[in-house]
Amino acid sequence: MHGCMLICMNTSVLAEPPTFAAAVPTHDSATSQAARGHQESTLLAAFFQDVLLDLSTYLRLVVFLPPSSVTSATTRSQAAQSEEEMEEIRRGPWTTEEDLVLIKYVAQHGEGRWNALARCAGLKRTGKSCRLRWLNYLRPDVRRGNITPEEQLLILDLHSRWGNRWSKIAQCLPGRTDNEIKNYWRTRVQKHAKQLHCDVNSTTFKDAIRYVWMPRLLERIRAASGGAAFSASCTSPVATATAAAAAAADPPPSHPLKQPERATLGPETVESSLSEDSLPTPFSCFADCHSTTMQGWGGWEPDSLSLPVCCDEQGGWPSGDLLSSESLWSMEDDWFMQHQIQSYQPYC
DNA sequence: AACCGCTTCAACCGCAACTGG
DNA sequence: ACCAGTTGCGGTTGAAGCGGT
Repeated sequence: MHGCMLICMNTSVLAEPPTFAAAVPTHDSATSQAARGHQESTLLAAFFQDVLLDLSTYLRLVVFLPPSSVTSATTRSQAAQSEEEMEEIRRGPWTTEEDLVLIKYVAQHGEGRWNALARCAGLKRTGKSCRLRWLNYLRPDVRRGNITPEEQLLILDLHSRWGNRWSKIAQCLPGRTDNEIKNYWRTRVQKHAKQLHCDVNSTTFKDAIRYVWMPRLLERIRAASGGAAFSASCTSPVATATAAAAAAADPPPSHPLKQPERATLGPETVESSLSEDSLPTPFSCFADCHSTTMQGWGGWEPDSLSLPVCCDEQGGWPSGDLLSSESLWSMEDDWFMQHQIQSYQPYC
């Protein structure tokens, strides 16, 4: 959305160049504004509507000098030029002006050849930096905002299959970047592991995700969309396609619970009874989510542990506040996981 | 108001894979 | 086959924001 707005705005600017009659803030003020961090779309709007571009900037951004003229410094020796470039390379937050230059250039010339792009567009950035800025922030289809429960579920599921293959996981979440997913994992998921005094890669924590977190996400999704609506969403083209693509593109590795580390757990543990077939993906769960219970989720065996907090007395789903929390994690969950951790102490 | 600690996330870094000459 | 340049990926960092004191 944000990215779209950027492009739309840029396009409108192309169609209707801003007037320069009004007195305008200096470049410094525009730059400092941008340096505040995340340039919201409103800031960019302000950039064009209220803020101003002096004529030379306008020419560069809107009329856009062809690359050949931008790189007219061919008279300089290559060595001197590269030396100069080394000195001029900018780092740190991107300014609105830089963003616009990049957007404009990509709109005209397409993505790729980032080093050349950086040079030709007159950006004092490395090609790497340009690529990153474009892919993670400026790309029209980049999606911003909170990670939805559906996306969380998918991330948790795909991470259990592929590990830290952020780029690969991101391909299954349209509009989300690998960086965003990686940050989500580190800030949210790892935080919970820390709270539980458990390594994020430990099987115990993975179980927590599988048996507590993911079912709760499923329930939250169901609660949010209602039964019928949820069933419909379960079979949405995106969900189906991404799940199918994920499965087809690269079959999941041998199930984590069946990996060597898991084999050491012994037959008395909960997951020892699990088979690969009994571990559905969230999407396969969607289909029969109405009848899903903890017992149905991945072959849960309540006898192995005390009643999971995510079940009510009838073995059903919890309701109300417990599921409404942003983190889907509660003190009860902590208690539950601590209980599990005690059981698994040697393995955590 | 000032400070502090924590969280978030954009951006950077290093390395590996890829590509073209 | 080799090499240099480029691209992509995952890990890490640090600035900004925010809430608590």
